Amino acid sequence: MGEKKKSGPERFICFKLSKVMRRIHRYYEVALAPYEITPVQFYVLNALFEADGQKFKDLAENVCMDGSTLTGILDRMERGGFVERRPDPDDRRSLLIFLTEKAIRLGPEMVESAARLDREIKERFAREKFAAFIGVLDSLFDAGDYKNQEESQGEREDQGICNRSRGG
Amino acid sequence: MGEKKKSGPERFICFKLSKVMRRIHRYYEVALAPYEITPVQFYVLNALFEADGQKFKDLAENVCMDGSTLTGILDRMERGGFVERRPDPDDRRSLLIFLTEKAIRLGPEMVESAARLDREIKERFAREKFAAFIGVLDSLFDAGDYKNQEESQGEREDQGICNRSRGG
DNA sequence: GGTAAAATGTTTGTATACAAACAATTGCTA
DNA sequence: TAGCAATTGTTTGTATACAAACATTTTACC
Repeated sequence: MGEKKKSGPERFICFKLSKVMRRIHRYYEVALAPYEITPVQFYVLNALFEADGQKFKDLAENVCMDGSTLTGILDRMERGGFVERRPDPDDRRSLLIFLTEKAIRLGPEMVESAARLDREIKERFAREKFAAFIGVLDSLFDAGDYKNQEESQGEREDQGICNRSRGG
Repeated sequence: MGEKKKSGPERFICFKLSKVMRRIHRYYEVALAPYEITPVQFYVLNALFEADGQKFKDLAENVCMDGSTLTGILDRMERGGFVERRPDPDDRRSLLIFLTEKAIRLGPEMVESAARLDREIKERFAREKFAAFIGVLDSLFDAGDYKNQEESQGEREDQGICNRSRGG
């Protein structure tokens, strides 16, 4: 144990990250299944709990997701009765995304379920080791984008997370 | 810094994992683009470098991937001229997957590119911190499956990784 | 030795994920 | 103010990812 594989894909960080993510994702799926919501949709819900009625564009930024991906996710969430798209009175290009009564009602339970999973994972490790893990994760999360670094220096105020832009 | 968000999705481990994975994945994409291969296909290649001519089923296990996913990936890799499917002389249900001359020729370069990225990431952190990060990742990677735990105790010899089964 | 059960890889359906092209709207500028 | 550029969200195309259903083949059991 602890021996590195010499030539298989396990030696690459991204491979391991991807597989671990998938496995934990699966846990979330099972825990959230009773609510008929997927983990990704649940993240979107959480972003809306922070600020209901956000603009589509802001929401996409807050969940670090491409707009074209979010479109499909909101379609399914709307079909599931969790959110509602409404026109933005100030800008006819823009949409405002609102939680439904159902989402507001079920939200806290879902959050508790997911938080319980996180606690279970955390408890498997020594406090400091897990803190280091989260520290590296946060640092990589906050790291600069792999492109668009020249022009995004401008007026980013507090995001620092999903610094992606489209203006190519 | 270091302050936890109270209610956004960033507080969930899986969300952070997913976003960090995506970002690193993007780095790999850029680095591997000259070879016209995707990161996932590159992982499959690496598994084949360990053992060329593997059975489809073993390959799927080695890359921790569902068979139905691997089918599509091999389709594209075959189209790209990286691998070849051949019938298994011992079992007409089974397929053997072989690297092409092209894959064998370009492989080492690709590996070097990807390994360089990993080194760059690793160098951003203190040695011990990064080791803790990898340690947690490995531990979660090796952790038991979220289901099929009752029957998979039997004769698993050295895999311990992608312990997924289908026999539900 | 014949039939049911299991194994193998593919197909189909759904859900992410992103880039590029697009239509509609707004902003900028001459 | 007319016209072009930028912004916004959707559509389309491609690539993962997995479950369920499937056809083919092998194994197991009687």
